[in-house]
Amino acid sequence: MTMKAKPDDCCLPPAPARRLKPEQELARLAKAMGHPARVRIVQLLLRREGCMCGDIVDQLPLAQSTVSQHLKVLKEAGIIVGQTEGPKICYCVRREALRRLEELLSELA
Amino acid sequence: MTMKAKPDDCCLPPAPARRLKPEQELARLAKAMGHPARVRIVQLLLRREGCMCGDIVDQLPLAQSTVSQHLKVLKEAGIIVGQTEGPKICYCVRREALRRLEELLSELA
DNA sequence: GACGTTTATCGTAACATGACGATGAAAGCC
DNA sequence: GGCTTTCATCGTCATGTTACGATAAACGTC
Repeated sequence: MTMKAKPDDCCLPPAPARRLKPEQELARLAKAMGHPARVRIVQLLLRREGCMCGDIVDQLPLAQSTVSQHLKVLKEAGIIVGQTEGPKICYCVRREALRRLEELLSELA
Repeated sequence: MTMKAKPDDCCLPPAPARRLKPEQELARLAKAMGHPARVRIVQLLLRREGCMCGDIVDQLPLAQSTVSQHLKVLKEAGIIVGQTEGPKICYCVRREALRRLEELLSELA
């Protein structure tokens, strides 16, 4: 039913995605940023205008379930991580992931 | 095959400049780069390993019609432009579009 | 005009995405 | 225990994406 162990650390592991060829890594990151709502979410999190799902829902014209799905996409791409804080979850951006995307783009040529 | 490889002035026309909000512009560019095949295409074009659709088809495990569709996506996002050269079309990357994407990413924070 | 070359488009099928409301699960508080 | 808050997940529907083969369009050459 419930999760067995829960290491109470937040910003450890990037994502399940590892050891990808550069073009796959780039595509994966770019795809996650390839929706306006997700770009807005990343913006909001970076600007620290709240970090919970509910905060984001308040600032986007989307249902809570939809926002949650977008958060999942960003999480699976390693762009954000979520730290459980009681009943709520504080999301934050892994700036290194964004920098990695920039790096991959600049290395393209 | 022919490999004329003379794309010295194939990057003339600017893209369909659109007035998008930054998050939309970012999402649009990122989405276009959000597929491994399209990343490979951009790589190939940047490295000047041929510039025609046929050249790309030879280097990807995809049908010609599929490659053509990917080229269309990249073109509509303003990432590449195609210059007609007789019966063939020489595609090349608008490096400014990639730089723009980098810029938008770095401005996110 | 007929031919070969190159690319785009059409039609189609399988699958993925984005959106919603409703429900479920986890944590803290009374 | 019961309640509230917060978020994830489920079911569903509409739409978009990706892939293919087949066909059409544009161009230069003969």
